[in-house]
This record gives sequence, structure tokens and C-alpha cells, in this order.
Amino acid sequence: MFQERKKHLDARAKVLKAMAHPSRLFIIEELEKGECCVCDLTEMIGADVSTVSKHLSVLRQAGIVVDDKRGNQVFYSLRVPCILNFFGCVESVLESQVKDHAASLASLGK
Amino acid sequence: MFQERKKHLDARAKVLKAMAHPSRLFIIEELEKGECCVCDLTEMIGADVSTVSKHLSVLRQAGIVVDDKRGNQVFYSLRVPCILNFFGCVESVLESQVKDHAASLASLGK
DNA sequence: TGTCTATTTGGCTATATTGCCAAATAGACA
DNA sequence: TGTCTATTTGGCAATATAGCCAAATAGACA
Repeated sequence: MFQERKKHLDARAKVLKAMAHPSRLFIIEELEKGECCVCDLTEMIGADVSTVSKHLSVLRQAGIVVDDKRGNQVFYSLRVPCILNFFGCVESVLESQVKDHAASLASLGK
Repeated sequence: MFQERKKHLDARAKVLKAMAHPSRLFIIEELEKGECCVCDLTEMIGADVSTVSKHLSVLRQAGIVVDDKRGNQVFYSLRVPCILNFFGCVESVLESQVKDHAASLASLGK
């Protein structure tokens, strides 16, 4: 039963894993605003160009971004439009943690 | 500018990272149906109990599940209700990959 | 052609993750 | 108390990830 679903779960996990890094989330958020070249992203992130290039490679291999070479630059953009809607629930998880923490402080008598 | 957003991106990445494993996605899907004890999940997944317990620990630390000890069993359930809605976009990524692959086959003259 | 800029790739080290076994812990119940 | 069951924790080895530097690649343009 688990094995039957395994393939699909693997595919989903691969996409999530590609997103599960702060720099890559940053890249996704920036690309929501519009395409970006590697150099712009590198400057914003403040890491080595090679590091940013590898993050973009991870996102590309997961099918999240596509690249477009124009001149001597490479422009990246999101492959699917909804990628950020996607965070509503992550936010809920984070918010509920804050609430629970507040509640546990309250139950300790203030 | 990146540094200002870093904290929030780290928090989001942590939640995604916790979800980014096939067994943990399986657990999340099962818990959508209702709470489960460790032993049931272990049987369904077919891994060592200690492995499943550690996966549950990862999900708990990320704020995705909560545990409830009753008798000598521990029941896990989802902490936020929306966790699976969340997959609409992951599915879009996967589907668009299939489409692009079909298109590239077509452009090669079939 | 040569040179400059933009990007990717290879190689390396440090660190993190996965999954198993064995041992520890906790509750139920005689 | 002792024993059984359920779960967690510690420890280990194998594998994967992250990030840097250096080198390779590719396009622009003189």
C-alpha cells in the first residue's frame, strides 16, 4: 500500500526538497515579481555566484524554474504561476506555533 | 535586504524541509484522515519503528503534528488543517513537467 | 583573433540526513 | 514487584547537501 504511493510521494518530496532552503525560497519570491538574471540574484543574496548558480540548478531540476539565455546573461523565471499561494499553509503552521507558545506562557500564570 | 527577510525564510524553509521526505508526506496524508498511533504508521510504511519515530519527531519539531499519549500508545495528529491543500501547486509543477516532456517529444518530430 | 563579462562545473571540506540496531524509557497489568 | 508492549533515544555508517575557490565554458565586442 505504501509502495503503490511511493513513486508519487517521491516526486512530491523532490519538489518540496528543492524549495526547502532559505536562499531558494528567496529566489522563488523574487522571480514571482519577474524574471531575474543570475548576477542580480547573486547580489541580493550575497553569496558566491557559483553557490547561487547551484541553487538555480536545483530549482531547475525540480521543474520550478526555467532558464533563458540572452546575450551573455541567463534569465530565470518561474515555471508555474502558483508557487507562492502554496505558502498559505506554511504560514498557518508558523502562526499556530506562535499562538501555542503564547498560550503556554499564559498557562504558566502569565 | 536579503538579511531582513532571512529569519522568515529560514522559518518557512524549516517547515518545507520537514515535509520533504516521502515517508513524512505519507504520514501527513494518513493523518489527514485522522489520528494514528506510531505502530499503525510503522506497519504501513514498513520501516523500523525507530525510523518512523524519528520522522514523527521531525514533523513535531516543525510544528506540523502533535502527539497525545494515551495508555502505552502515542497518537499523532495534524496541527493545522490545511496542510494538504498546500499540494495543489506541487502537483502543478509535476504536471507541467509531464506536459513539457510531451511537447519536447512532439517537437522532435514525434 | 583576443579579451572581457556572465555563468556553470569540478573539487574539496564541513555539516546534515537517513535508517538500522541496540538500549533506554514509560505505561498496563498481573 | 515483574513482565509485556509501545515508543524514544543513542550510536553508528552511508549518503547527501552547502558553500567556497579555481577552472572551464559561452557570448559580446573590439
